[in-house]
Amino acid sequence: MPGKKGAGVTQSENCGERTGYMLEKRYTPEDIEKQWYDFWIEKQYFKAEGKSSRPPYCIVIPPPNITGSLHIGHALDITLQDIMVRWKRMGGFNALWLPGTDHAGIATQNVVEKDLQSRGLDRHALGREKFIEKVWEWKGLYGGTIINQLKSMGASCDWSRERFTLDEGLSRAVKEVFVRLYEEGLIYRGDYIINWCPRCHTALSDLEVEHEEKKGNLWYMKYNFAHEPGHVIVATTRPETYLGDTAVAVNPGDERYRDIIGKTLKLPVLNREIPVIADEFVDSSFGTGAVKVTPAHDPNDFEIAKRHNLPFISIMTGDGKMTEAAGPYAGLDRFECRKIVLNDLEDMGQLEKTVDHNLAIGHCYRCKTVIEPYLSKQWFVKIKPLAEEAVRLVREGSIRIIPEGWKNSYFDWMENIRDWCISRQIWWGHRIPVWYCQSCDEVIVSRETPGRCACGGENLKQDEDVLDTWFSSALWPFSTLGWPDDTDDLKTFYPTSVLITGFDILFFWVARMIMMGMKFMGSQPFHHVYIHALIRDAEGQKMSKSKGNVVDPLKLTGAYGTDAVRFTLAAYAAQGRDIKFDEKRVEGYRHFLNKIWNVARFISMNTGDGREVVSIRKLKDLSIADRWILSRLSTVCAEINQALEDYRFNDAAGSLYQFLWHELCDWYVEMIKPELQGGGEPKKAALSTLVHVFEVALALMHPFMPFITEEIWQQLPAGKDVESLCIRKYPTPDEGIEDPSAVDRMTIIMDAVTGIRSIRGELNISPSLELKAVIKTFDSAERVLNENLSYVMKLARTSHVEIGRDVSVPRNAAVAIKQSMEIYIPLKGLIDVDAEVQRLGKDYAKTEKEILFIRKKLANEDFISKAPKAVVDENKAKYEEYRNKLEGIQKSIDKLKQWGKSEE
RNA sequence: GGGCGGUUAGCUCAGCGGUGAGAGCGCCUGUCUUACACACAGGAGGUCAGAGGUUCAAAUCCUCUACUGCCCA
Repeated sequence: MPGKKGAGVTQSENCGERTGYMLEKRYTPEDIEKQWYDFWIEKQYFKAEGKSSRPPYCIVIPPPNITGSLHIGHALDITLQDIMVRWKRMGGFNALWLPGTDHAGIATQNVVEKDLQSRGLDRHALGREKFIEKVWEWKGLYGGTIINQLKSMGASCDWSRERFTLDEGLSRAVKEVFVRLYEEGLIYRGDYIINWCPRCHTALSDLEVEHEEKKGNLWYMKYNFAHEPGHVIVATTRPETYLGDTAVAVNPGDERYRDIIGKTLKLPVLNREIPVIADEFVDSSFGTGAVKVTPAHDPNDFEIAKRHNLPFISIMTGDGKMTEAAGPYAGLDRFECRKIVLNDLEDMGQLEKTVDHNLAIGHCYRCKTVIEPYLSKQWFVKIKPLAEEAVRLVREGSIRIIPEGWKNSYFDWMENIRDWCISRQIWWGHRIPVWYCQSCDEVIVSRETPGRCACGGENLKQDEDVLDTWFSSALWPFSTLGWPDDTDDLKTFYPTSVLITGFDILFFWVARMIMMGMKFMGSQPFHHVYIHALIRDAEGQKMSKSKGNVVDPLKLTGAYGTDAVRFTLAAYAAQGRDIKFDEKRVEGYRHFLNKIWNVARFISMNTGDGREVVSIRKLKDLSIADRWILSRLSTVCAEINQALEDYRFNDAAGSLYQFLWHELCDWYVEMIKPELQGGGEPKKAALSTLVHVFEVALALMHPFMPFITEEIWQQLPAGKDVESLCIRKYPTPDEGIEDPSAVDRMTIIMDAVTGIRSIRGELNISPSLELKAVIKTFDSAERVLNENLSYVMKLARTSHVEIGRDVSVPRNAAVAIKQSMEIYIPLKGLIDVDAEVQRLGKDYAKTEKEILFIRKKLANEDFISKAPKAVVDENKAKYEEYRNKLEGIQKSIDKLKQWGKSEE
């Protein structure tokens, strides 16, 4: 692209004689973005080196689901990662942002199944192999969607290293991990109560169940004694499960029930006899203090049953229908069954009462179906030993979580962690590398497909289940870098630098990566974890498709440009708070882009062929304006670097905005216009400084807004020693020049200008009317203002300014009092004395309030003796300052009143 | 029930012990001052949720209250 002009450039129609090009009046992002992205890719700027002398910097992307499409949360995630990576890349690091996608087992299988359904097919008719082929086909067609969307956001990923959780290398890693954990006894198989989704037809881990508080009922059911009169009342939220009851339990310390322990009850309808048992677990305060025990359908009951050797009766199938064990209810849907059971119990007089009761109901996080606690044979990871290490890393600070508040959640979860159910009864995923010998019941766990069993049997059957998708995601930081091979990438980039993600997957993913990284790499997977906020809509509601309040980032980037969206997200990304997203804010930053664009236009209009632009180091005579802006530049460079170092994206964005718009454009450019319109050395100095500062500012902004900055930068006449802003050195304070004295003097100039402007504005005097001003100065202000009179005259639109310690104060003048000066604007005939007195009165009251406040403080002996001396001195100085100011205001008011009288 | 956070200008949010409380948007006034009206200049608007406490000093730290959000059970 260098050599040819960007799309935002056209030959000027108005300046026929000029040979140069003019930027168009408005910035039009859509033409530019793709071209520059392609250019960057073509030049391979985003490609990291496996071996390098430069220090490494690495971020692995939180792999989006292949079924996904870009939502605003991704956009935020991507933007923040890209800012960090571009910043570090420009900072001289061997920067790798490793991209990829996640096979999202359940979600993807659901999508493809739906697709099949719409064509009258289902996966069982196709068979496992054919179905998986179909999914791969689907992945080929749609799996790249989100990747292309990431690219459109400007993501500077190293696409040559793109990975997929089901690709060959990662599958090898998964098998390796499974086998090693199994061999160490950290993976086991067994019959337990797990969370079962009857719709997805699979087990889920505890994390994959979302609890939702709902109004429900507590039903009190009567169980009659089998061999004597009387009954026991139990309370339950799930009456249909009584069909699977094998006991009623009471707390052994519960006086009310001491006598019935060991007696036999008879279940209604089924007439099965069950014992009353005593177990410490029973909470006497819940319901009646006697609870029904359904070992195959409740995790707590399961534990009780094991302690008491109770039978396990499954009354439900994997589809959520009642089994034969449910007697007359067999075949009914679980919810239908509840209704009928309640009806029957009611009819039989076995239902004592029904009361309101709130309860948290578990739902499948993929399809929102009500979860069923279900007894089945599953694979588990014994996670406690892994968790201990992972807790230590964070506790000792080896891994820093930012913002720190999340550490508590992390510890809380890790310290109460329960074994992880990793088997899923679906087809799309990493098939569990376990084979069962059909001849001898031998279980073979192997990295490779085994040929035969030790017994000689060749009839081996692989486990039907696949692994939880998060099992493979947990290996992401090292599996993507080539593990289990000992690759250069792994040596160079592991541990990675930072992980940037939302808190919603802190447990799902971050915690598990830390455990697995520690276990298999022997060291932590990343140094920092930056947790960003969740984006909500303008009303603070969670965005969801069903609510229809989702913000489509692609619509936003289409309407405002990618850079505007990126900058907005960065500006929103304050630590530790949710983001209530308001499109208005994007619009505001779109205006910022336009501002940048227009100052670029202004520069291009003044640079001509660029011959007058020289290195600022070669300039001898810098003006106060030049010195000031260079000093500010130096400070801003430091601020931005520090803010990024601390992950304070919003502060960095704020500093950039403030500097470029309000300092560079509003003050500096306006100040140097006379020089630019003139010529010679003054013009050369101003123009060169302007170009220099702007060039550095573009570089500072590039990680935030890569497209517009590159587009403009390419057209700058300054001496560029690289061919893209992407690889320009990131600015440091030495690209500016610290000059505190220039900043001080500028403050005086600005005071004079804003003082005059205030009078003009408040008296509604037209900006085109040139004013006369008399400025009575104190301290060094006289010299500073006299030396810089032209600035004051230009910026405040004054034709004549008189400055001095002893100037005579004019009659009929409007007044503004500043710290080192009193400004008088003679306005014969224009002054409304009363209004002016009132105007000054406001300032008087404000100043007086300040004085009172400080006086009270200075009168406090404790303050004088206990506060640091610097603070006390500062307050004393301020006190004097304000007193002088107040005195000035008072004098002005007196004078005004006098004039008012003399005119009468 | 346990834990974490939020409550600052009309709106969205910064600031989180060092002392005149900031920004953007919106609002009001004036201007097309040849980069930009997606602009420029000026201005109004806040007992920093409430109460108590610690401190020389509190929007900022502590306690309680109210409302509100999230996570876990």
